Amino acid sequence: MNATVADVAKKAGVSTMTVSRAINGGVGVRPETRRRVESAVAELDFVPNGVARGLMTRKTGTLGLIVPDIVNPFFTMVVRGAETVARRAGYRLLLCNSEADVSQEREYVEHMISHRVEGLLVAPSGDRSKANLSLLIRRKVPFVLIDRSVAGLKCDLVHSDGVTGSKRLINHLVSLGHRRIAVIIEADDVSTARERLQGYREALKAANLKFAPEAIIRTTADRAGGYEAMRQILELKQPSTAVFAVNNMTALGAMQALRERGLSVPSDIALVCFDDVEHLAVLSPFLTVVNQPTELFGAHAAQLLLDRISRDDGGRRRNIVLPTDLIVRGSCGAQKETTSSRVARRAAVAEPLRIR
Amino acid sequence: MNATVADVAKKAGVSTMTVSRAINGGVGVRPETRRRVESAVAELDFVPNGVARGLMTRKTGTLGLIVPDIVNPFFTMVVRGAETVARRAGYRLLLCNSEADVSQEREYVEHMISHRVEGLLVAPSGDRSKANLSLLIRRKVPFVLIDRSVAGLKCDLVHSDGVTGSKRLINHLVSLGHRRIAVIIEADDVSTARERLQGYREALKAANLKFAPEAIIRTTADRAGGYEAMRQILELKQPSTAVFAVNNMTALGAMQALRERGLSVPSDIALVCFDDVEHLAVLSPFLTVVNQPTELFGAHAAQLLLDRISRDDGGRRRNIVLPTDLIVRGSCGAQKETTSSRVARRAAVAEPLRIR
DNA sequence: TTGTAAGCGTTATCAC
DNA sequence: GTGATAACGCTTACAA
Repeated sequence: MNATVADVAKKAGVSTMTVSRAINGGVGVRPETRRRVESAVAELDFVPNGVARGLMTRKTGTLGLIVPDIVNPFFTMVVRGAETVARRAGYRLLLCNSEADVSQEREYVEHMISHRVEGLLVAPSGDRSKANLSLLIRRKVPFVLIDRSVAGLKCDLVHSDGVTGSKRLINHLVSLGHRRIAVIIEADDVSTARERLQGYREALKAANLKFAPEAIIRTTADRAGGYEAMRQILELKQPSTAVFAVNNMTALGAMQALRERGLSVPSDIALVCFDDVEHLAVLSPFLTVVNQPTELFGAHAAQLLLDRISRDDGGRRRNIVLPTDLIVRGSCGAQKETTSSRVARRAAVAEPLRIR
Repeated sequence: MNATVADVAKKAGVSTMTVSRAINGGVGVRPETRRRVESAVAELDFVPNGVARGLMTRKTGTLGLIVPDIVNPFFTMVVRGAETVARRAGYRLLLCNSEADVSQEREYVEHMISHRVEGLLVAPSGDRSKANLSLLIRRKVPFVLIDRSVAGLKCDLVHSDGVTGSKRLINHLVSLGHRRIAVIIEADDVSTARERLQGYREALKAANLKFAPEAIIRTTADRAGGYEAMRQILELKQPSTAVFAVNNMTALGAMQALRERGLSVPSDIALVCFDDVEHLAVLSPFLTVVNQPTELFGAHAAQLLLDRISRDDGGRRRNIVLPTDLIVRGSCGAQKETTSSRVARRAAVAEPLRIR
């Protein structure tokens, strides 16, 4: 049904090798021969079989990308950044949603090894992903970690400085007079959680504030987690005046819990988090956040991976730290809603549209 | 470096065929032989080469997915729905962002044909995608369209009824007293745009309202497009009291333009659109929208495709129409912001959290 | 510049 | 139940 090089060769009256040469740049093929091959290709509607080609060349033109949750806008942007860079380099992306589940991640890794992706971009579920990544090392499949490092594993990594970002957020809250700040955070298994918690601790210490273990709520880093965590925070004996949510999704869940109780932000409680959600910021610039250049996480990681694939010597391990950025908005009461400041905020908010 | 069936065969003292049988379910292999093979596999850390396998079996375990913009939450959810269904069936997804560009879409289609994906899910850029899809038909690659049909092309399709959805939105505006309703819509090349515009026209007619051609603003269906369109609407000689945006992204852009002018919704102008943005609705349930079960678009489409792949007879063409749902919120002034109604809205908004 | 032969790593086929 | 052989569709290596 699908034509093969042999069919093309027969029709053009040449050997399969000549066909192969002609369709791969055509160096060392007489122009006339080449034209003959080309018209045979057109006549037969021939498309080279990439699978067969991949078997010989060991080049599949495919990169793997594993993220814990593609619906989290942070990772959605990572995907876009990676896809763009990959496409420009002639690569395609095999997308996998691990749902932060190590065994699901494992399945994907095995499939990718088996199908000979040329390299892998991984936002790992956590430190327990180490076994999965070791598999890649053993099989010599190059990979780059995104957003999260994995304890005891040295490899290329694109991330940001969670300790500093965290401190910025806490210092901001402290400067506004907050003294009891609760944290919604995921398990210590995740490097970003560790860093952000560390930043929180250090910032408290620097401000001479007491560290209250019961104000640290451990949960999953999704909306449901944030929702549950906020409900627990509201039950705390010593009520908090502010909450630091580990990421955008938990912050949304927290907001939802607050609204159900008829509480509002920031008058009843302040709220800050990591990661801005662009769509959300456009409609209602409200949450004070530490923003990360999300798309660059994917773009840089893809570039690192492509580098490693092309200069396939081991190369030095590379570590890219992307900058974070404190964006102060209304969610911690930094701006009182007087008429004058409301006008000021409206003006501040009206940033010029960035056209891509 | 990587062990092959031959290596395993040698180590186990059997033929490659026996190895092949043993690792593929092991029917017709004596249990003892099988165990011997298995231990050889383990010792050599053997992983079958999926590329070679794919060459023989013509099964690559991969589906293609092309969307115009993965960052648009509508398509993000489509991706998740498709990924989930595909994974459960043992398939992986090759993700492509066409950026609504037919030639980019073309490249992807060719790559997928070449790499022998077993089928393709496509949210086409528009009617001009027809040539790309014809390519798939000629090569007998099964595919399913998502969200948009393509003029003159009969094939499996998962979509919703844009005419009806549109009418719901317009009727709602009309019922609130709006008489001049502008539309922000993309080119007629896109089937959803045609349907939504038709619904708009029919609804106006049914309400005995005059149809004003200058109130139809054509643009791209992204945030930048919505932004530009809203600026044009604000310049209209006969000002509109309401705006119908073709989708979530254009609505956000429109909001942005309004805010820059210091205008607010709904007191200065009403705004409605297609597609709810879940994250956004949680934080500020504000926009009145027609919602579509986004994740199901992907899930059903993937299922349709899998069906077509397994019963690889042609099968009847299938057309799934998913329901739309009018969600009335504050963006068209249905609810006046009196204290009592604000309380009512807050209560209405506090839906129970849907835990996935 | 072009062709021949072998091989990539697996499975289909058919024989034993 | 097991194995020899050919085949999948292409490219590498070498020869002409």
